[in-house]
Order: sequence, then C-alpha cells, then structure tokens
Amino acid sequence: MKYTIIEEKDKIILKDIKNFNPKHIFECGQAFRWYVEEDKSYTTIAYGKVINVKKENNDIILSNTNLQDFNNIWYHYFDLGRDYDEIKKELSKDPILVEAIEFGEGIRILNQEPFEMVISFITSANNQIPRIKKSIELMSKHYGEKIKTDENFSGLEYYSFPTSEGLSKARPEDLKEVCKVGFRGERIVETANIIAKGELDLNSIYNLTRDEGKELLMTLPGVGPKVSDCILLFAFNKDDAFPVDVWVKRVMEHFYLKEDTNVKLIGSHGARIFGRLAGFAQQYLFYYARELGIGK
DNA sequence: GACCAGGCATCAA
DNA sequence: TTGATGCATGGT
Repeated sequence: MKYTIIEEKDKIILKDIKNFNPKHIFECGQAFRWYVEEDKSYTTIAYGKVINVKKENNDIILSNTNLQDFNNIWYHYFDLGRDYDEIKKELSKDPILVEAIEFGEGIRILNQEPFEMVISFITSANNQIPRIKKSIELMSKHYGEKIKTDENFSGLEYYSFPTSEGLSKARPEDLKEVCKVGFRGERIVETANIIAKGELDLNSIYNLTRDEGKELLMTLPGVGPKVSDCILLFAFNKDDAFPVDVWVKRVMEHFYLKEDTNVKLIGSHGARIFGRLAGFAQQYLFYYARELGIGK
C-alpha cells in the first residue's frame, strides 16, 4: 500500500498506488455523484469541493485540488489509510470472493457525507440507479449551492448536495415534480426536518456500533434495514454493515444458499461468514453480480 | 399492459 | 415477528 504523493499546480499525484481503480470505485454503487468524462476520468462534488480523478498507468491524478485539501479531506474520503491488500487476503479464503475481488480489484469504500448518504439512500428505495442519480442531481441543483470553480477547470456549473436545512424547506410536491423522487418526497422532507431541528444528531453515530447506529437511523422516515446499512457503511465506517438489496440477495442465493430465501436470512448469513469485513465483501459481490447480471 | 428497480410503511394474522 | 400489498416513476 505504499505510494508516493507528488504535489503539482492544482494537482496531487498518487504515484504507484495499488487498489485504486476509478471505474470500480465510482461505479460499484456506493456513490451517485461521480460523472465519467470523455477521457475516462471522473468528476464529483463532495465536501464543498469539485475534484477530478484520473488513472494513468499506475498513478492516480487528483485535479482541481491541493495538498492541504488532500490531507484534510481526500485522504480520508478515499480511505487511503486502509490496507486493502490485507482485506483481500482475508476475504480470499472464500473461493467465491476470489472471483469477485479479481473482478473489482480496485474497489475502495469511500467515506462520504452523512446527510447526503441518508437522503441518497432514502431516494434509492425501489428505484433504479440511473434514476437515483438523476434525482440527486436535480435536488442538488435546486436546493444546493453553486460552487465556485476555476474558469479553466471545465466551465460547467457544480452544486453542492443540499443541507438538511435546505431540504427541510422543500415541498414534497416540488420534490416529486421537479426532482422525480415519487412517493419518497414526503420521507425526504420529514427526515431533513428531523435532522435540521437537531432531533437526531447524525454525528453521534460515528461513536456507535453498527447495531446502535442502525436502531437510531431506522427511526427516520424512509430508512429501513437496507438503507440504514448503506448509510452506516458508506458514511460512518461501519465495516461490518451488510446491506442486502435485490442484487446481494440474488448473488448470495446463487452462490451460497442455493435456494430462494429472504433478505433477513441473507443478512444474518452474510454477517456470519464475512464478520467484521462484511461491508467489503458486500461491495465486491454487489459490483460482481450487477455488472455480470448474476442470478437475474 | 405487466413487470421491475440498491425497500419501506402499513396492516393482517 | 412474519408475510403480503401499495407505492411514483420510467424503462423494457
């Protein structure tokens, strides 16, 4: 996991870095706001910043950033302190994971912003990934704030994801008509309200276990077992969280259970066989299953 | 036109 | 506690 950090003008280069493939990281379903560019690089908006990520040979080039932001934001966001070789080695005791890991060898689990994850995964319920992305983009454009970028970066407009205050003032009807969130409109506004008023402090979840965090998150409208696990895994570093969606259900039934079951049984089975690394196993399996259409 | 999508809320048993 | 059903919306 050793790599060299090189600072250039508006760029940070991670030289000879392993376990970092932009396509795998940004298209494995954990994040909804990474946009692929013509040169195969990816651009996103996070923590109030716009950043572009490009892979060139064994290097990763982070553009429109600097060393200070890298140290304060991106090092943690990209989970660069974690040893993915160790995780892969442990999970590779399972022959099925060997295949899934080979397929998505460059996956990392990002540390994303809590409120954005809450609303994004409420939006994901009984929805399709391309439509989820579109709704999130529309919510950002209409209820987020425009981010100033250097003119010579791309010339496009970028918007931050809305704050809880911003979304709490939205009307559910507008979220439906303008942002195409359907029946999830009421849940989004109600949840934004609860968080904006401080009735639930998301930051407290950093210090809770998966089970404790799950119990708290599930008090929010629109947050159930699967959505809460996604929030815990993608925002709060709860690596033992094992979100079970239609794809994980399919891939688990296909390779492990060999029969038609239910999501609750799959959740407990995943926790039992993958343990503290269940979240990583889930991401490798999800990407593998969805890209190849396994079990469909 | 039925069926499905990174499920959840609700209600019956 | 578990199982069935409706839900907005848009694409097959």
